[in-house]
This record gives sequence, C-alpha cells and structure tokens, in this order.
Amino acid sequence: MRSSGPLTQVHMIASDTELPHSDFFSSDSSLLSFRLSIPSTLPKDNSNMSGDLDEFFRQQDLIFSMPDETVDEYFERISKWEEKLASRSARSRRPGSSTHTVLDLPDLSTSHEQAKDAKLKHKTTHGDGTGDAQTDHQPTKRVRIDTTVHDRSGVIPSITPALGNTTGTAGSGVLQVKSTTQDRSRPQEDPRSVPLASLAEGEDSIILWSENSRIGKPLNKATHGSSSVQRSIKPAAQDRGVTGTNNTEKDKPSKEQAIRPRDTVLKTSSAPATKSSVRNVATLPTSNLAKESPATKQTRHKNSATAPAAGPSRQPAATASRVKKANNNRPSKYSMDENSTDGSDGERKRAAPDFLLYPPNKRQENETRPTPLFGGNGGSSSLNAFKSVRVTSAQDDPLAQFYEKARADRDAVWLGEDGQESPLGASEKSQDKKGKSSKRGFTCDEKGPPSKCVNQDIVDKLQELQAIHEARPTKDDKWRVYAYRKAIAAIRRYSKRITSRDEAFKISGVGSKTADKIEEILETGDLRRIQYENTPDVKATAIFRGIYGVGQQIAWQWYAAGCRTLEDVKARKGDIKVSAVQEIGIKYYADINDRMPRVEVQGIFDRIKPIALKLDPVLFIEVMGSFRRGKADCGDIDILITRPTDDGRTHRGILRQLLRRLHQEGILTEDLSVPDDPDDLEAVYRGLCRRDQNSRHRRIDFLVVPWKSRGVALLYYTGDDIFNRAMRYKANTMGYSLNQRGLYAGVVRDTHDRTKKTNTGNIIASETEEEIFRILGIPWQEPHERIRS
DNA sequence: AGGCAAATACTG
DNA sequence: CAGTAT
DNA sequence: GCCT
Repeated sequence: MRSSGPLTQVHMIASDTELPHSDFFSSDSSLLSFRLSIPSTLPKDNSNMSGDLDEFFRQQDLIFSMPDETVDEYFERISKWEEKLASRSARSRRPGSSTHTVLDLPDLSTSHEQAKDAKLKHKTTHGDGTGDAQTDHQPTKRVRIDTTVHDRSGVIPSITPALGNTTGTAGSGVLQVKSTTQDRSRPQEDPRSVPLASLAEGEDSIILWSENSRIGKPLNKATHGSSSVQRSIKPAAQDRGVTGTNNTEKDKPSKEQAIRPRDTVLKTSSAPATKSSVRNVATLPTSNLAKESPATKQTRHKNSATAPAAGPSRQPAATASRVKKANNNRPSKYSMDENSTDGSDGERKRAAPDFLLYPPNKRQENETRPTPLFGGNGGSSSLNAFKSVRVTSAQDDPLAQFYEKARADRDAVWLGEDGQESPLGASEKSQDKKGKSSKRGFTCDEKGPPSKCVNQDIVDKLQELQAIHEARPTKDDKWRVYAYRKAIAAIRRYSKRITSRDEAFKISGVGSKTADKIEEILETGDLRRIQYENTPDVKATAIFRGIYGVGQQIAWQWYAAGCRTLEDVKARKGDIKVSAVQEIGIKYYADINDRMPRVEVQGIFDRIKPIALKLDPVLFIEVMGSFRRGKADCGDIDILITRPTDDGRTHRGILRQLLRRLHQEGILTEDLSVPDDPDDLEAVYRGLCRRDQNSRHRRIDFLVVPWKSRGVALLYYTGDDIFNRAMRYKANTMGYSLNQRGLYAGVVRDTHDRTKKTNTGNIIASETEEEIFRILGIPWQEPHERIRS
C-alpha cells in the first residue's frame, strides 16, 4: 500500500483461466499478482466469472487479502529459506524439500482498512512440519503457502527472475495455497488446495508456476534475452505497465488490456479489495522483491492433478471413500497419498494428491456435459484375438526375462506377436470399407467402433478423461495420458465384461486409480471427474490443437488471450500471433483433420510414383504409415524414398526435383516444412497435396533415407506409434537403442540423463525389418499386425 | 523414485 | 539454444 | 497414471 517507498502490489486474484506465461515475464510491471487457479465449474462461460466466481471463492475460503506486511514477511521467509537451501548441498535441494508459511490474513470480506490492521502471524517451518498457528479472533483467514523444490535439477524454482533476480532458473513448480478458516468448521475435506498460478502481465503482473512446466520457460527466455526483466520491477508508484521496456510487450502498445478480458477485471480491482473479482491487495517494497525473490514453487506431487500452469484447474474427483477403497485393496504407495486426504486436521504431508479434491457434493450433475473432443485417438481395437496368444508365446521367447521387466509393455510388445497368425487374418488386407468385423485388428482401429467392445462404456468414459488430460500442458498430464492410453487399450483387449473393481484392477495396465473410476462407472454409469475437469478450456484448446502447427502451448496461449473458437483465432482475438504454417493449418482445418479413404491415398500415389520413377527408374518409393498397415482410411500420406546404391549412385537431388515437379503438376499445394538441404540423402518434407483440382487437400510427407537405413525407416514410418514405442523400449531394456537410423548396440547412456548417450554404440542392423525383429526377439509381424492402439 | 521412445524441423 | 510440434 |  501506499506509503513508504517503492512498493509492489500483490493481488490475489481468482480466475478460471490461465494466462500465457510468455506474456508475463516480459512485461514490466510493478505489480505482482498471484492468481488462484480454480476450476471454473460454476460459470459456464468465463465471460461472467466475476460474479459467480467471487462467490464461489468466498465459499471455498479462497479469497483473502494480504496486507503488505504479510506479503513482505512471506517473501522474506521464502527468501531466507531459499538462501539456506542454496548454501546447502545439492542433495538437500532436491525436489521434495519444502517449507511452508502460515499466514493469518484478513478476510477479504473485511475492508481493506481492517486488513491493514489485522495482525498476522506466521511461521515457517522446514520439512513438512505442520503449521498450526492458531489465531485469534479477527476476521482472518489462515493461509498456508507451501513452497517446495520441485525441479529436478535441484534448482529452486523461483519467481524471482521475473522480479529481477537471476538466481533461480526457471523451474517448475506450483504455488499451492491452502487456506483454512479459523473455525475449522469446514475441515480438511475442503479441498482447498489450489494450484496457484501467477502471472505477470501488462498491468498486473503475474507469476505463474507450474510444475515441470513451461511456465518457467518464458522466464528463462526473458532472462536470457535481455536483462531487462529485472528492470521490470519498478516502484509501484509508477503504476502500471508503463514502460514497456521489455521485449514482447513493448511491441504491443496497449498491451494489457488487449490481452484478455480479464485484465479489466484485474485492473479495476486494484482498488482495495472489494468484492470485485480481484481480491487482494498488498504492496511490498520492491526492493525486497527484487532482491530476494521469493521463489516459490511448489508443488504437488505428481498425482495431483492439476495443471497449474496452464490450467486451471482441475480437481480430482475421487471421493474419499473411493480413495479408501483403493487403498484397501491395494496397499501401496498410492494409498499413502490418498490417505492423506483425510488427514487429520493438520495438513498432510506434502503432496497429498488428493487434497485437491473437491467435495463431490459440490458438483452438480447438471454440469454441462463434457463433450468429447474430436480427435481422440481413437484407436480401437479389437485385439481380442491376440490376447490369448500373448502370454504363451512368451515362454519360448529367449527373452522371457525381459517380459518381467517390461511387463507393463508386454501387451504392446507382444500382442500379436505370436508368430503364427493368430487371428485370422493375416490374409490380405481386406482393407477398405469392410471392416469392422472381426477380421483384423486394424479394422477396429478406427475411430470409433462404438460398439463391439463389451466394455465400451468404460472405454468411452476413460477416453473422455484422457482427452481432458491431453489438453493440459504439464508433464504429469502427459504421462497420465500415456497411462490412460495403455489402460484403455488393455481394457479393449479384455474380452469379458468387467463387473467389479477387482476385476478391473487385475488387468495389467489398470491401476488403482483407474480401477476406482471403473467402479464408479459400473455403479453410476458415469464418472463425475469428467464433469469436474471438463472445463471450457479443454474444448477450446482441443480445437486449437487441431490446427496444424498448434500444440498445447500455443493452444493455451491463445486460450489465455481470450480465444475460444476458430473464429476468434482467425480474427486474431487477443492479438495472438499465428505463424505461416498455422495459417495454412487454419485454412485447411477440415481437410487436414479429416481422414481420407484409402483409395484416395492410392490415387495420389499413383500420380506421384510415375513422376518419381521418371526421375530415376530404380527409386524405391512406397507409402508408409497407416496405409501400409492396411487401414481403410488414412490421416496423411507418408512416402518413403530411397535408392539402391549398387550402381554407385544415390538418390541425392531427387527430392528437390520431385517436389518441383509435383508443385508444377498441382499435386503439391502447400509446403509446411521443407528440409534445410533437400539434397541430403536423409530428409523430410511435409506439405499438402491433392489428387486433383476437385479433391480435398491432404497432408503428405516425403521421407528420404539412405539405402542402408531402409529397414529401420520402414519399421519406423510404418508404426504404429505404440508399436514403435514398445519396440524401442524393449530394445533399450536389451541394451540396444533403436531409432529411425538403425538398431545400435553398446550404447552407453549418461547415468543421470538417460536420454543422453555417452556412446552412440555401433549399428548392428538397419537394412531390413526382419533383422530388427529377429535381433530383438520379436516374431515377425506384417505391417497390418503392428497395430497396438 | 524414477521411467515411460527417439529424432528432427521450425521459430524466435 | 530452448521450446514446441510432429 | 502405472509399474518396477
């Protein structure tokens, strides 16, 4: 507040939308805001969040104001802690170290003045001690802020950089705030732990955190790019925004407001805490900030769902009872976490994943129904046929031991591995239309063979959940998606109707959490969690991600900028930036996302091949991907090109000529990505093509590889994805390394960073697919048998 | 506690 | 060079 | 999220 010296205002604001981090850090603002990331369950549209959300937060006890002294104090504490940690061995700085500060803050509902007078107490402890500062009577609210090192490098993630300190590297973390009312009438059940995200932006700066995530990234960038970041902190006095000195923002003049609707809110709120959505208010001496840097971060543990950064929130839905159940059945580490949920009054140990729970009863069933986003991956699968075979084949396999280790991936690896044809079909690819019947697995591979699977209802629900997590940008979500994918595949492959949690739990790939969900589906026919988590951002970002060139990050940035539909993007709402490639992606949105019938691929290839052979008669040119796997429809066209070298010649230069010819023919219509050196023996081209003037535009890739690599290239580009991953994973466990260039032996990986190879090893196979299968001990499988997802 | 596949092109 | 997308 |  006012008064002395340079101050930085701290706004505690609640919002259901995340902001783009990239924006923040570059803005130079004198304000420091924390943003509570909450699931926007109430207002359906974020448009009117101000009203309802406020109320919601109030009820949830998440609204509070923070007097300067408090903020000051808080940062000081954190800073000290940080220093302490920094001076210690890296060991103690490992992720997991944590501290927390308990503050008693004046309730938002009270006037600002009161807030000032309010007393606050706090204490900081180490480890996970529990804080229980008891307070007195004032209308205050007790808030606990956890700060945990979550970054793997051991560096303490800090928001400091945004404030001008260069100490921390960007890290990842989540600022978690838990608040409890004085009268613990509403005990632990309350969720209340909210992932806090903060951002800095134009006027209101924010600092955003996310575990493992990108939020930290911008930080780095800013830091690197120019020292300016620091400068940003200016005395609050000057108010807002101001000098845009910083990078990005500077370009945009009006900046702040442009960005998101929400800004308005923020701004206005700068006033003392009123009921406006903005909540808080407090100022702190900049000096402190600048120097110390509170870093903060925090954490949750992996389980919790939230995606901080970006996301707003998510809350898990499991109910306590459910959780318990899970525990009972399978006492495992998971249980611990889960139990914490009900911990006694105190706080549980850190990381309880479930403290994010929302009281189930809060949710209404009437929520909008989650709409399945498009795109899912659909695969499907009827790999039932393979099922029986898999285990048995394992015994003959010399690598039987490997199975144990790679049990998790067993299905993926072994499916259909039986050398013999298991199921029918190996016969020709009766692709095309036909389909679905029990023939090959691939027939089912389609997007949605709705029926067919006896556990289809379960699969559907889990897929919805998977889609939701796909929308979130954090690593945790990424792995969750991976897990869901596998679990779903396993369930599909399970031929009997699942009738109990136990039964589900027995399926490899289905763990306690998923088993719980299945139980809920069986009992209620629904999964509440889907409702809770299916926030509006999921739908919007899914749409954006459908644009070629747009992934989670971009999608989130756009969403944060206010875009919700494709139209918004086209209109550049929020001043978003759209790259040339993305522009093409938007232009041909439907064409690119729709799958094309197999015959169309054939038709296009029939035009291309002659042209290629005319350039060089001995070229090897074939269509890979799903086409090679025999699918009835394909998402894109992958064409592999190479050339025998017996005659001492190569295919060098062919790609360049071919591309030119195809453009001339009107077959290629847009370039999405052109190799740096089209004449290299190894190159990849991505673009759009069409069979003829009356056809739709389709994605096409040209993959040029050295003759020697044709085997692995064939393997790699044929997929499918899951099959490839499983194969590579197996190669790894066997001490090999498999990539699109070859199968390597003697690869030595860095002890700490397994992704780094100290020694690339020696290539032991690459010319034929057969040798790769043989060496890895995997029975040969025709392309159409390599379907796993 | 830590892994979960691996490589490359484009952007800024 | 980091980050993102494929 | 699941698994070792």
